[in-house]
Amino acid sequence: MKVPVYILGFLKRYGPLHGYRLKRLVADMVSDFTQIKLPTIYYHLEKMEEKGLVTAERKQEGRRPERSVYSITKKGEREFLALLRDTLAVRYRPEFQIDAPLFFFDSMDPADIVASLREQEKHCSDVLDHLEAHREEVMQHIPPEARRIAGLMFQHHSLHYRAELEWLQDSLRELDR
Amino acid sequence: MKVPVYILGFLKRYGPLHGYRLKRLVADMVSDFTQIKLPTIYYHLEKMEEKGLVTAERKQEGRRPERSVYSITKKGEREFLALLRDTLAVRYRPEFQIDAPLFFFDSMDPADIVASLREQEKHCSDVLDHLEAHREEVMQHIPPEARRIAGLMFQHHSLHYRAELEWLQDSLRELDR
DNA sequence: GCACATATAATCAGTATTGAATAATCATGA
DNA sequence: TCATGATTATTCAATACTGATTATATGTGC
Repeated sequence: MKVPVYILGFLKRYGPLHGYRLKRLVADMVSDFTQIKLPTIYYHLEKMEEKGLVTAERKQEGRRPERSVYSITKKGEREFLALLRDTLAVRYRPEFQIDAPLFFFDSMDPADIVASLREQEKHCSDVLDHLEAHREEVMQHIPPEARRIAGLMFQHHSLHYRAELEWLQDSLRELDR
Repeated sequence: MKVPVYILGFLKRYGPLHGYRLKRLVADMVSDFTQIKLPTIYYHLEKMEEKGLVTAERKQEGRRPERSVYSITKKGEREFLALLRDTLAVRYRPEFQIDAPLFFFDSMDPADIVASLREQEKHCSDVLDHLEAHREEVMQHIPPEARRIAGLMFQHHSLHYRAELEWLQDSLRELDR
């Protein structure tokens, strides 16, 4: 799910592009946040062509072998927006990855973004509460000598959820301007 | 890679277990941090049996249909420790997930843990520096009207790396005691 | 006593991802 | 000039993951 969003987003913003070019764009621009392997890109380009989200054109340049250059279609643009919305709306997010929607924020409806961020905000504070409660429950099943250390796992998650919450609040303020 | 660590760890700590029981343990104890689907568990149990990391025994209880109960082998225990080390040592970690090693910290050599956490600490502050520098570079390729918003993506990552750093320092202090 | 939901248990077919292999071109410097 | 390594570009086989399906067992209210 993550991969198609990126491909469609890059094709929309910088397209038309061929597979290898796409991979380099991803590497140059979002490699801090996500990794996408070349075969994965080719795989999805093919799938998306079948679905009519992109069209391929065989191009010859110089003496180089032919290559397929892809463009996003109208249908692809609609799908892109739908995927962005879905990605941003996901609830269970223990990896804290919302990089694609952030990267393509400008393609989204600001009202949708704000609504979604507020939901995430609610969700995060719920998780923080739940984490405290669940922690005790889980600890009972962990051998006593491992408990002190296992506690670090909950600590780890708490700190990240707090960071997420902080970011959501910053972003909502920023979007308000 | 994540899944086998959990399976081996649970078999070591609570085993012998059958597939469904494993899935429930994962759901009860680490569902805040990771999700593992049933078919994935069955898939890996089979793979790991082939590799000799676990042994299966068909068991009949009451009128219930037979089911395979798995135990960890000596080889499996060695593999478990190796996997824990590898997982903790991973450098590129944009998801901030180190839940398995944390959960099974008590199985690891404290010296290894400290060494690895110190490495992570170094890595995190490197990333924070790099993020600042890379940010400007990336921004040049982003359409001006999208920049303010795309900046939130870097902000998001910075905050999480700072949270990670904070946790690493807390943990090193805690392990020192 | 029996309908209906939920829990237990496993499998399968379809989808996604990765490591490895292939092959051509380009840059370089000895 | 020509060998060597890096870059460009794609494909394939193997591996991993998921949604959907199947099937039995157990508990619950009526």
